[in-house]
Amino acid sequence: MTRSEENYLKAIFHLGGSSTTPISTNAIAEQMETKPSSVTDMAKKLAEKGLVNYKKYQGVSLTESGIKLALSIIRKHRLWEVFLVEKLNFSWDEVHEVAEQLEHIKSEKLIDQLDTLLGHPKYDPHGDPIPAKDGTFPEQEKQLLSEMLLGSKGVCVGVKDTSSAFLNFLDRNKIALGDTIEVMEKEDFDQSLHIKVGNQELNISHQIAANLYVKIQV
Amino acid sequence: MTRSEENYLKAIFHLGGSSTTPISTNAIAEQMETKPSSVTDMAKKLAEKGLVNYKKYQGVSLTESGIKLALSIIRKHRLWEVFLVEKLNFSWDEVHEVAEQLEHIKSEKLIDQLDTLLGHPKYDPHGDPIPAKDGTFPEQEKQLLSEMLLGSKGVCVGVKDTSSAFLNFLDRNKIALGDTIEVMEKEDFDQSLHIKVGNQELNISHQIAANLYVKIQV
DNA sequence: ACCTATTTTTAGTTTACTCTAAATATTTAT
DNA sequence: ATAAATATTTAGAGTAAACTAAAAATAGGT
Repeated sequence: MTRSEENYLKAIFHLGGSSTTPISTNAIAEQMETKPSSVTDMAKKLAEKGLVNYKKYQGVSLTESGIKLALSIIRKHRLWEVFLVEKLNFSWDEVHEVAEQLEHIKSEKLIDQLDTLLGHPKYDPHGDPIPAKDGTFPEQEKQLLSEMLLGSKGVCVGVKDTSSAFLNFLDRNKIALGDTIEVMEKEDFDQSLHIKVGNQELNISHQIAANLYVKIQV
Repeated sequence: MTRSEENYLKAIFHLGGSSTTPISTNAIAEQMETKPSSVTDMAKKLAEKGLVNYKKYQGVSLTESGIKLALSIIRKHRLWEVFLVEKLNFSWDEVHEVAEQLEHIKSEKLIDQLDTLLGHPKYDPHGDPIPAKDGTFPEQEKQLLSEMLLGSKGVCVGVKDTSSAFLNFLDRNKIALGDTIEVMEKEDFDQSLHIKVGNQELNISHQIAANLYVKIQV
């Protein structure tokens, strides 16, 4: 597996290519910041290796083994992110770029021991679940804050957007994973929300609410 | 800097290319397990970038900036080795291959924080000194065990050969860095040594003694 | 159903790195 | 000093990954 092949598998997975619905060449190109013609080349190569299903003009989806590999790369990426935050004092908006490099290091022992050092974490710093070694991928029940009903309460469990701009906004406004959020008011005009986070109240725009995942309290 | 360029700089440094004596194309090719013609190509490329001095048929030596870069790569390699041994329970014969990959990760913060996490170690698991961030390279006074005088005592501070075969031999014979070694007898016939390590006595061949570094007790 | 717009693929190039084989320079031995 | 051996460079070619531009297939709108 070359680094490039690994990145394609990861991109296809993130675009939903693990289901039977195939992903379009264009979509992959955009995600990878490359050109569609390059995607076609790689699609053929990965199909040769039995990692994707590919038929001309029909898009690409991952095979069983493609999914396995994609998950193992995502596992590495997210474990490294936890390491960077927990052990090396990175903030959650700094980890992505470095984890993109670290995820390609080849050593089974390395990742097993890292997992142990970190205490077998279930989620990365952005609240995304970490695939288990055996390929189990524990998707969590969650919904966007923007979809919460008036008056309902939830725990903040993840972010959709992981840009520095957004993550810094959350830091500045003292909104962190694990915080309890209650929807106090919903503004019809611009869909902004008045929320209570811990014992602090504030207004947030729809765009913010549409990028924060919460788990509803039952 | 590509990965390949970094590997060439490191190899040239290890062959002594930081002094004015240039290193031959063949020597570099052997060290890198590649062909002399590939070395010539890279020598031209690195010379273009001002990282090596190169004249046709005259060999290669590192420039100031080449040395700086080589040291920064060696620093990363050795810090990662310490990390693998101290934090991830690797044994000293397992670290090299993984560190070869990790040394190419690009992030200044990563390596600074790693250094801090490890408590600013001065030596790697094989006793080799770790270059400081500012480029200082604290070469330690040391000599080969095979060169020690009869009856003299020293502390084991490093290994020359870092192959698994050799490192495992040391583990099996309970010889570790930091142990005090005394030369009890020198055999003229085959230059083997009878030594005392801690309170254990054993015979070692010349080949073993010629791959163990000691620091003489004054 | 047909024409147009969009998407996807093909064909041909480029860059970085490597190799083999042949040519050239240097070193060594007599 | 010169021939033989060795070391080094050049030339040409291969591979992986990317790109551009042109061709081909698909999808949408009427």
